[in-house]
Amino acid sequence: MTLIDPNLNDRQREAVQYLDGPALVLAGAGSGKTRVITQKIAYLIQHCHYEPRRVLALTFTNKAALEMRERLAQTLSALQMRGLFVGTFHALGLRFLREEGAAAGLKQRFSILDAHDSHGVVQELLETTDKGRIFHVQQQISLWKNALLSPDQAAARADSDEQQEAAHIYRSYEATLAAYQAVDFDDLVRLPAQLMRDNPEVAERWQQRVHYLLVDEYQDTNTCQYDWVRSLVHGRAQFTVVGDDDQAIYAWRGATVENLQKLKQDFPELKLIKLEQNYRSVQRILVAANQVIGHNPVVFGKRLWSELGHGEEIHVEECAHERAEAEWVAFNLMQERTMRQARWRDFAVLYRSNHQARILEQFLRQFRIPYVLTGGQSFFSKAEIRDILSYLRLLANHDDDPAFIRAITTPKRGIGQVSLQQLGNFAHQQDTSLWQALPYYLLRDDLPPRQKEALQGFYQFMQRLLAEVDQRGQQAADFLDRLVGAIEYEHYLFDRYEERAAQARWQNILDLLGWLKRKVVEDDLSILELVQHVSLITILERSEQDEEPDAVHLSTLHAAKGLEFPHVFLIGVEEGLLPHLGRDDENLSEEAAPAVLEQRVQEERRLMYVGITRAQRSLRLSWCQRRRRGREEVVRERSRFIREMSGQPVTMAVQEPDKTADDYLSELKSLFD
DNA sequence: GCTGTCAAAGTTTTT
DNA sequence: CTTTGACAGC
Repeated sequence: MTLIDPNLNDRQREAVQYLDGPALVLAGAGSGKTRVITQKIAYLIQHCHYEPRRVLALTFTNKAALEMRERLAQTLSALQMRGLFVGTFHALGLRFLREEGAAAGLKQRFSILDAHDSHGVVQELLETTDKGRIFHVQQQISLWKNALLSPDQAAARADSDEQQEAAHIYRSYEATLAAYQAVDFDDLVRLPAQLMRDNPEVAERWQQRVHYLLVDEYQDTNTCQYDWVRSLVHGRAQFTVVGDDDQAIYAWRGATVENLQKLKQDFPELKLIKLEQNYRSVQRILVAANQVIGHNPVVFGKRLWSELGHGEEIHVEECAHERAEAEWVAFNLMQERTMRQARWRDFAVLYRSNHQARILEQFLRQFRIPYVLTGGQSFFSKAEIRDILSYLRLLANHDDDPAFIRAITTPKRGIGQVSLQQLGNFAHQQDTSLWQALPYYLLRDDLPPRQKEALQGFYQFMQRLLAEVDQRGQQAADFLDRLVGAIEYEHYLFDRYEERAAQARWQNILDLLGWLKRKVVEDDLSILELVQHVSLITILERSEQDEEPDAVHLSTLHAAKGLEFPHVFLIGVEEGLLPHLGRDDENLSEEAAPAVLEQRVQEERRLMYVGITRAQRSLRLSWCQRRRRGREEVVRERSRFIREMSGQPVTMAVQEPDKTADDYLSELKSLFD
């Protein structure tokens, strides 16, 4: 039996070994949080002989779950990990609903609608194409769900006409999803929480099952997630949550830091353990981080310190515009890598929003710097992936109308808006789904021959697929190839897009097929058994056993949480971008405005804090005097966060104007002469 | 009635 | 750059 890692410090060891009751570990950035969780899991299983299947560890991202599993695999044997759950709230929710879904009126093979699909549903219900409005209502519904509010409760609280309308849409939205036999992402957590709350039998079953619960990034839980956690640990109260209030960056998703205080109220015996020693960054970076976060109101009061020495000064570069900024990053990456004799992977470029990656990519390519993008558009929201998945979803769940519509119209097979509209009306009259209605619709004798033929063709095609879809293992893999071949998807892509774009999309399809096929063969599953999982898993898992390539990391600040890099570039540190301020046209209501604004700035400040604390040894910030925003170019100011962190030496540099990529390159060449 | 072409517009962050 | 909307052609 392995002993506790002797490298743990006293606080960490205490956090690992404390089992007398519930524990809250306040873990500052870089204080060995993941280590504590994984060590504690190992401790529970190896030392305290917990059955692995009785231990659950919840994370927010697949990436975090994956990393945790990898680390555990270094300590635990395959047998010791068997049955252990390490995954996201949503993945556990899916597992839960597959077992208990009937109690919520869900059949076994319900569909999971992604953000795209729910957008479509809301659009239909709102009968508008106003994207802003759709987006807003969608977000409102999501917030209500995450706060565990029913449509009725939402309507009761709605304090404006717009909110009233949103609450109304919420009700129809729920009815629509029920008709589709579908849940959205929020439901994956909300329904389990509600089922456990309303159904003592179900609650009992899961409480018996969970003997120890661990929650990572606890500060990012929303009301619904907390409610579920509380139900799961009810009675036993054996759990450890790990979090850092200074890194709470998901308020916009309904997360509430108050869950930290609530925990203390609900579990008065809660043990609080603070981890303040940082093992990641040099002192100067920590000072900067502490300075910035010091401008937020103190909740728990942590002070990070490290023994890693002072480190070099933090550099702030003032750039003319975003092209210049990207050039500066690219040039510096080349220079720094050479001078420090570092690898590409030692560098990360972090930014507030995804679109900033575009221009960076251009310049990195130009300088021939290898890079990997994390975050950004998820693999599973790419059009081509959704196309193929829509067939699988429809095969698994015939009531999944969004999947039906996508499948029948992609690739084009002579069925367009009008045919669909007519079929839709018919299905609506019959109060059934499109797929179920289709054979009866085909019996009508007033159909235009072409339409009838096209619909019939699709129906028969799907029927043939249906006959084979139960196959597992290698046969399931072959089935996938046949499906993609039969709809001539490759041809469709190359027909529709330019060579390069089509190539990239086809590659995505090949990746998807590769992943699916490996999964069905390895675990001897049928496609049907896999579909639900697919939309929850990021393609990260694909590279599970692939070597991490030596490449610069490009990431949004949100996606960078939990990661660390020797050298970090944090770009676009400007007022309006970081902190990002909501658009002016937003209906900031009267007296609430200043308070709301302050809340937002505080969250942005935490985001800045997260960014700074990713850096181990060096940190470089940049901001632009001007930046393109849609059509026009706007003048920008240096972020207040730069001012806030500069109680210490900071190098401020102003970029030479009108320097071009060529200038940089020749400058670079001269370095080697 | 369906599909392809052209022009315009554009979410901050993610499961 | 990519996706969506309007319009004309088949």
